Amino acid sequence: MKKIFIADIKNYENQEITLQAWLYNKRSSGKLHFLQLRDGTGEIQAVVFKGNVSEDVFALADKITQESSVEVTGTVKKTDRAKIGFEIDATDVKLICGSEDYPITPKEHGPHFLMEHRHLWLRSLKQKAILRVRHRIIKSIRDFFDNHGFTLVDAPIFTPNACEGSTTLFETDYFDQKAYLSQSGQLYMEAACAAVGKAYCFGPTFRAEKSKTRRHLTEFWMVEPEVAFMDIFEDMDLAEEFVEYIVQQVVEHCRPELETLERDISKLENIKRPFPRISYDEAIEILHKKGNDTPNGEDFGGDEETLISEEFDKPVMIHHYPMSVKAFYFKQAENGKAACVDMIAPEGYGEIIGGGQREEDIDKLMAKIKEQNLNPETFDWYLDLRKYGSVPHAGFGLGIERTVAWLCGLSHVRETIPFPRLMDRLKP
RNA sequence: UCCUCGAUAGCUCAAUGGCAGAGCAUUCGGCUGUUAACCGAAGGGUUGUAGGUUCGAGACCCACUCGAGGAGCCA
Repeated sequence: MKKIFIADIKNYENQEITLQAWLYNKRSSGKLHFLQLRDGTGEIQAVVFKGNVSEDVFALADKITQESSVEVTGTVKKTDRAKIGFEIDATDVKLICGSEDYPITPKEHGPHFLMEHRHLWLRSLKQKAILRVRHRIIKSIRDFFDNHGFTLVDAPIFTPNACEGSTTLFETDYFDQKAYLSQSGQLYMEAACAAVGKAYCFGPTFRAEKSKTRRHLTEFWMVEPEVAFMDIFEDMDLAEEFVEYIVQQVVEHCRPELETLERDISKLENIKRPFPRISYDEAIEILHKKGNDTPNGEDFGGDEETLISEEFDKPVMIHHYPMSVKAFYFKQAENGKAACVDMIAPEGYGEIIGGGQREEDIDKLMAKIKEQNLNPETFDWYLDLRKYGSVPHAGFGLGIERTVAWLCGLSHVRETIPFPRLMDRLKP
């Protein structure tokens, strides 16, 4: 018997085929059993009619439980009643492995219960759709950089010190010294871009901060391009083209998944260049006009980001923040502000990109390191980059999970990564 | 770390300080077209932990544990 995947079912109309799948739900009606099957490539219903199968097979179809793995043989029939357009008229059902008391029933569950069963929750249709969108986002990122002459340069996970000096890092024993889990590959990409011109790294990132919000994980994935001979404005051009590409690739390739997630796709179709660009000072004006009294000179929190993003239906790039609220490595622009940019996603999804132009002058960089009470010795190799043919360069970091949350329309990043690591969750 | 709310059946939730309940899941029975199928029946409880108030506490008070949402910090 021909063994096929559900995704290919349309090629086998009126032919007898065999499917290997899991039973995600079942309904019965006397002499009929409706088996809801999924095999990872799709979902389809198999109809087991008492008159078409042996007594044993009909009894098995009656007893079979949720999430059992099965092998179903039958004829592919076209029907308008099914979403996929076909169903299986079963002639044989074999049990591969049963399933006793599957915990996730076809009913509502709370987030804690679902997170405790994350390894099983992934099987549900919505979670599978999220995994697929995440996959497409990551593929689009790699394709984009590959198509734009970038070289993937992997940054280390073990680092000897904090990259930016401010955030709390995970400390671990490294033989007879301490090592820290990377919070950013950026400094290494600054070294890499002097070798390959356009570099990017893509890997996990760790923050030990006790953040407990819908936008934070302790382990998350970040992609960080860094380009030699690039200024802040070219950096914004790159970020804009990059995000447009990712969003449109997802719209093009993940329509069924977005529909499963009940995402308003028209809002994503609208994400086309140019994106609005406003300065920090203009952002402050918008806030004041809307009754938020954040003083000029202070950084924005989640509330401020949301207020600003409400003014636009595309991601908004806020550039040239005050130097005092940004890390030591940012270049000071002619207007005295930091040559930096944050991209805020629409619909309240918050900051997805942070980046900017780096200080290439060794004296100015050294002054900033001392000003922020950082130890110059730990940055000796980083300062070397400014000693030997230093050039203007810029880059940014994009958080994968926040991007997945935005494109999938999720209220919390914990669903955007297969096995999330949160302040209070290390399992499963 | 701080603020707010919460913890009752496997799950989601009810229960004026006065008999511990429902839906789903499970088991059994019924139904030839179900779409979170439906109909009937059954089993299922140390009400998060430890104190206290009260004739009487799931409910009120105190502490702790765990969870949810938010703040700060950030992506």
